[in-house]
Amino acid sequence: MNVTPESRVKRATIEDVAKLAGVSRQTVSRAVNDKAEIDAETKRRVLDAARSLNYRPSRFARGLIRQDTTTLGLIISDIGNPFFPELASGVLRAAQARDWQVVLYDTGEDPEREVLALSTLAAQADVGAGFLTSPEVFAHAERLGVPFAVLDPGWDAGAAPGVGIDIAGGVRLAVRHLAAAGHRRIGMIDGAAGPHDKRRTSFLAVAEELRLDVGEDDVQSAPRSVEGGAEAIGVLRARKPEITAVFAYNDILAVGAVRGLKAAGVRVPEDFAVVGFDGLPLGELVEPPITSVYVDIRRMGELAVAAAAELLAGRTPEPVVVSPELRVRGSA
Amino acid sequence: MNVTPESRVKRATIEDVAKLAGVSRQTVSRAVNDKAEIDAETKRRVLDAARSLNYRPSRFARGLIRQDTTTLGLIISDIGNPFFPELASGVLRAAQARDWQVVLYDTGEDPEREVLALSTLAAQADVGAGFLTSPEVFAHAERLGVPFAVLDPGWDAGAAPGVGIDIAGGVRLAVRHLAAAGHRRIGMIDGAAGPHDKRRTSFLAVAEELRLDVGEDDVQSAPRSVEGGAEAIGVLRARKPEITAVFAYNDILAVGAVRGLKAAGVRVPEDFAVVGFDGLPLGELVEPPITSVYVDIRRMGELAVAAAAELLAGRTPEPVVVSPELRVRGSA
DNA sequence: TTGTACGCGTTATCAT
DNA sequence: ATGATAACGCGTACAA
Repeated sequence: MNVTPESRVKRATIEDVAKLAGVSRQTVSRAVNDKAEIDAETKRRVLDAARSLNYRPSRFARGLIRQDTTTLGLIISDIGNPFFPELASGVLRAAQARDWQVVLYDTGEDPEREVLALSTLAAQADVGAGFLTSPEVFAHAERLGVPFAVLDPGWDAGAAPGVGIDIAGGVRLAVRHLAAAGHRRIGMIDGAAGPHDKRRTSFLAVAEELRLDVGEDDVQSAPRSVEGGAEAIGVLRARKPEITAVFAYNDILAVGAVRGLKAAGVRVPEDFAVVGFDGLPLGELVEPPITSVYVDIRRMGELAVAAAAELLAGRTPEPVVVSPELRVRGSA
Repeated sequence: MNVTPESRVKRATIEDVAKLAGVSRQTVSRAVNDKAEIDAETKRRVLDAARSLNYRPSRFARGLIRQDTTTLGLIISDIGNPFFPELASGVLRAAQARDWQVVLYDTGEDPEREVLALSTLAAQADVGAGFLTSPEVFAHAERLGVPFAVLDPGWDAGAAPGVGIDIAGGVRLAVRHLAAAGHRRIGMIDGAAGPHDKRRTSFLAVAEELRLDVGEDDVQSAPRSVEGGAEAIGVLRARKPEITAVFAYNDILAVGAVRGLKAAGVRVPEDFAVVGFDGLPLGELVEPPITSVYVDIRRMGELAVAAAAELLAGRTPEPVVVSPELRVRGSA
């Protein structure tokens, strides 16, 4: 007499409805799909039967026949980070325009979960898009045979199809802006998973290029949260009190930095300048608003869907690179 | 080398692989599914064939056989509103725990798009959950026969299964807090779609109960955005300069109100108090931080999935109501 | 207008 | 270890 808690109620099939209505499956099909060649009275009877049995056509059986539903699997790192809803927004819009379904996977930036998500995605979706933490994970996607559009490779994506960001260019804008304001000792709050992140390497490269007084240990890693940013700025200043500006991996960290500075009684931007990356709307709400390297994230989402569509058609998508621009607001 | 012909639109089937590897379909199935009873050499050959044909099993055919994949359709109003990522986070977590897929529909709070989303959802998912703007839209879900867990009915959900919020209780907390601080002339910024929203009606009811100097026209509707809030507070104060506090439909609007007030040179909370609803993390970042009626949104998401699971099992989920609590921060 | 028969791509069962 | 055959639930020529 034991029934498993998770036991799914077995759904009625088209056959059941046919039997109850005293017609053939074909007639049921006609009724539920609103086909023309059917008697009004019969249709009503069939629909009643369907309703009383709580009948819904199986999406699997139906999908088998008409290959017209496309599903995109979207992999993001953390939906709690405002960056990703913004991206999802673009993806959703583009997907809706194409009448695609979007299934969402949140990996928490954990490589293992990414691989897992990729595997389920391969089984449940026609094509994938999103953020992966490393080339190795992307290799897994290739191994599975899922067409996948890589987004924002902080690592070097090489020939991987997808949408890139001109991170080096963006970082250059940020550091140049700080240097132009007279800052020579600049720190960085790094939020990258690995040490080979482009934001980090670009930062160091540009600093060297501009002959700034910046070294490896002026880069402080932090978890990507407001608290992480606040803490990191403290560490940075304790280690090197002479720094007068900081470049943050993203706007969340920048907000945290500003918050940490204010808590320490440091005025922004008068005493200390902060530049973020991403240009999230969020950055405008805080005081002072965050000067940031703006990236059109929604557009990235749309481009990702376009790339996925190409992949699906068996073509190789044109490489696309989104160019950031500097949005000077209050913090630097 | 290994060039995939562009002409091939259709995906390779198990049959194709079988033919190429010179085995039966069954053997291919064994190989790709990692079954035991297969020769290592054969397996390798089959896998090679599969790879070269870019073979991936059809999720439809597979789903037809093993009824073990559950898909939840999540309907949200606007992923650009930080409330919804928060909710999605809870849903995603609970779904992942059950090994469910989550497909996302953003309706932009447009009833027509809600109905549309519901229809697609009915065809693509096993069960739905989310926000619907009206009882009529929910009725459509019932008509379609999709089990659906209704979230946060700002309208009276009656017997509809899902997760409720004790909105009246939350509003009471907010207004009481303002009244206790001596405010008697309180406005409201309404972000509801319709006029019968619980936040609005509760606000008026509590105000009357506390014999405050509040009338129907102290409620100003606004689009749910920061700008909307800023504008609304202006309208409200222009119409009735004596008001000293405002209750906002949600935190976004509250942030907007604060911003509008500051722009007008009004100090918060010294000259004017603002209370929001939702208790988003965002509210802590602005200056002053938003005092708000906190709702455990992620938990709501998890409860929604639980309710959906009940529905799927053919049971009627226990009615659940989430109780908000007041989080006093800086703005009131 | 209605019913019959077959195919969609996969896996399970049973036989070899 | 491998293969033949039968489902799974639905749509659609084709026949009645």
